[in-house]
Amino acid sequence: MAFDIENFLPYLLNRAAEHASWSFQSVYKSKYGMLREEWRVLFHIGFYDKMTASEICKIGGLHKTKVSRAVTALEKKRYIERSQLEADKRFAPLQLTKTGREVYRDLSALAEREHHQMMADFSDEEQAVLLKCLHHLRGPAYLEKSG
Amino acid sequence: MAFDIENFLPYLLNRAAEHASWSFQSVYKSKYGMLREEWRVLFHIGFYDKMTASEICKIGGLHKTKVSRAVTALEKKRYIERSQLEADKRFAPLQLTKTGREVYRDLSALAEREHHQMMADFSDEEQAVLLKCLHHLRGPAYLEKSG
DNA sequence: CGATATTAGTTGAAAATGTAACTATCAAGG
DNA sequence: CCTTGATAGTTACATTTTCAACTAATATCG
Repeated sequence: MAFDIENFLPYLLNRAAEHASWSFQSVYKSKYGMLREEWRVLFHIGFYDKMTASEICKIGGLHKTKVSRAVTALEKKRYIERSQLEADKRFAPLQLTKTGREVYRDLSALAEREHHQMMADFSDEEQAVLLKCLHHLRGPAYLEKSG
Repeated sequence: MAFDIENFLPYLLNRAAEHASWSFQSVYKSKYGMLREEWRVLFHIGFYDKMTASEICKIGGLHKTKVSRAVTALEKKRYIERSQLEADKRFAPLQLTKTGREVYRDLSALAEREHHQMMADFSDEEQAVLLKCLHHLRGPAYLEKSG
């Protein structure tokens, strides 16, 4: 079988990801002035609660410089605040501020709606297969090359 | 149902896409010194044959500045050459050079192997569902917001 | 202890990207 | 033909990203 671009998995995944992110991006960008990595960091903290930058790196598969800069930006917007771990001063646990929690609530509700809308076109079984495959393709969740 | 990051489709797609692209990226980067968009442009021309920049934009869902720069870079590497359409001098049809065809052959063979390797973990039915869903999620193939 | 190695996180410079404005060519209507 | 408007593609400039080097704190091992 010859090479077929339109069914080449990495390409297809990229196209699908770009398309799927599109409408949601415009919301957190225009409504809250966040970049993609800022939103990623925000929702990790919102979802997993208090966590450090390096935990976000590991769980989110993000490079530490991206996280560092996103954290600075989110702090400036007063969406998160960082504390200092007394036991080990290298660690700076992060958590949402009141404003941050509101932003998270708003955006995660929107995200959920988006998600269901996108999934609505598929049968229950298709949805299950899709999620299973994507989870598998995503690779090990906690062991990433970027940290 | 509450919002669950790890099953949020755009995020999952992004993670899967990043992970899936990873090993292949390192090949075209280190072996041929190409960026992602350059590889995208190259394989579009290799797959669809002679085409103009704006056709690549439409089919590949790429912004015209990306394509423009990728074309310049690929031309400098002597992987493609551009001609001039006499009937309408705005159009510059692009095609692979001999070297370009070799690069395309090499990389598309690799890509195909990658693809099959990734798919091998899924049953035939899962594969079919996955591809169907991804095609659907990718949106209309020839009507993009970037051009 | 004290030297060396790790780990958390930051920063600066270089490369890549996005946005918008630009040139050049062609199309359409008066 | 001449103005107005599209389309193909490029370029300038601002914003992001990447890469590698850096600081600071802790861990390890003689």
